Amino acid sequence: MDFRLETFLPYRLNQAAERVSQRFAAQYRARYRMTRPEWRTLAALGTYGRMTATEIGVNSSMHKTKVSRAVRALEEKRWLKRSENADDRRIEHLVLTAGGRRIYDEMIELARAYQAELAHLLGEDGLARLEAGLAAVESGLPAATAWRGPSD
Amino acid sequence: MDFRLETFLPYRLNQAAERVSQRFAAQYRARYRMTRPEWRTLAALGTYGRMTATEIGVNSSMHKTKVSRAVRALEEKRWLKRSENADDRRIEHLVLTAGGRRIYDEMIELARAYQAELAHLLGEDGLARLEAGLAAVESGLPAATAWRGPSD
DNA sequence: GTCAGATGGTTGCAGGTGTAACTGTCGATT
DNA sequence: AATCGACAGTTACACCTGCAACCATCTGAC
Repeated sequence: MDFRLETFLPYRLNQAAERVSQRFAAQYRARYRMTRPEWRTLAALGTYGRMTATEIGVNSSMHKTKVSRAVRALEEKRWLKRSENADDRRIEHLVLTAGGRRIYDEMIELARAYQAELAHLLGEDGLARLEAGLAAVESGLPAATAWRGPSD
Repeated sequence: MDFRLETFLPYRLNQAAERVSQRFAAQYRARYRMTRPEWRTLAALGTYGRMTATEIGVNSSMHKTKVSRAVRALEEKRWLKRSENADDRRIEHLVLTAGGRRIYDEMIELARAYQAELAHLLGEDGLARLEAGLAAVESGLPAATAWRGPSD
């Protein structure tokens, strides 16, 4: 029964994800007191401009409660502003404030530097293989939506 | 400033890990009411026999509080037994009970089947590339130990 | 032997998280 | 216009988690 956790794909992937994320996450946590959902929300808004909470969730694969709390946190930091939509009052448009965009720009700089460092650490072909493997996962496995139809 | 989260390695890896883990985690959660740390602890003990909590933590990359709580949970399920060590009374040796081993065997079966299914979904070369990429991460990046010396 | 520091393991606390239930709004059908 | 179901977003609750502090024990230096 030679099963070893260290060769089990879910375990290995989680480990790798943790290793690759850790130092970067430590940065936005320490420098800006941001959580991961907040960073993702900031990144989405910085990249695409005005979005609704639902759009952010789809774009960044986050559950709507995560988005909701991240939006609140960013709002309290004054990095984001809500504005209501007259046509459909269920929706809130979200935009970065000037201050938010400043943080976003700084974060992008950090992200780029980190990505470059990763590329260096992994080596050119290590990186290429990893990206090819990730592409296979992205196209071969269903998105982890935890989705359920309205009446289930 | 064409930064996109979808191309950022930490994000992609986390997404992939979630996709790959999700269905399997759903199984041990639903069938055995186990958390991930419990499954890892069970797997470690099933594979290596008698271990201490610290050894489990090292082997499965878990913080000691996670291990501690997982051990307690498995003990309450009567799947694991502690026994003290006369030479060093700080240490507890942990072993699966007969019942625990039965669950372990079932889980291994599930794990094998799942791994096979993943291999099929990813395709032969998708899998090969992914594993090569993971190997690069494992050898190129420091383990995410969150370690700190005694006085820091 | 004694004491300081290290080590194995547990626990209190302060957060982050998912689930389900909720509010308010919209759209379609009647 | 009244109603029913869908949808955007929020919240209460229970649970998991990390960190720091803790207790007990061991080890080595003296």
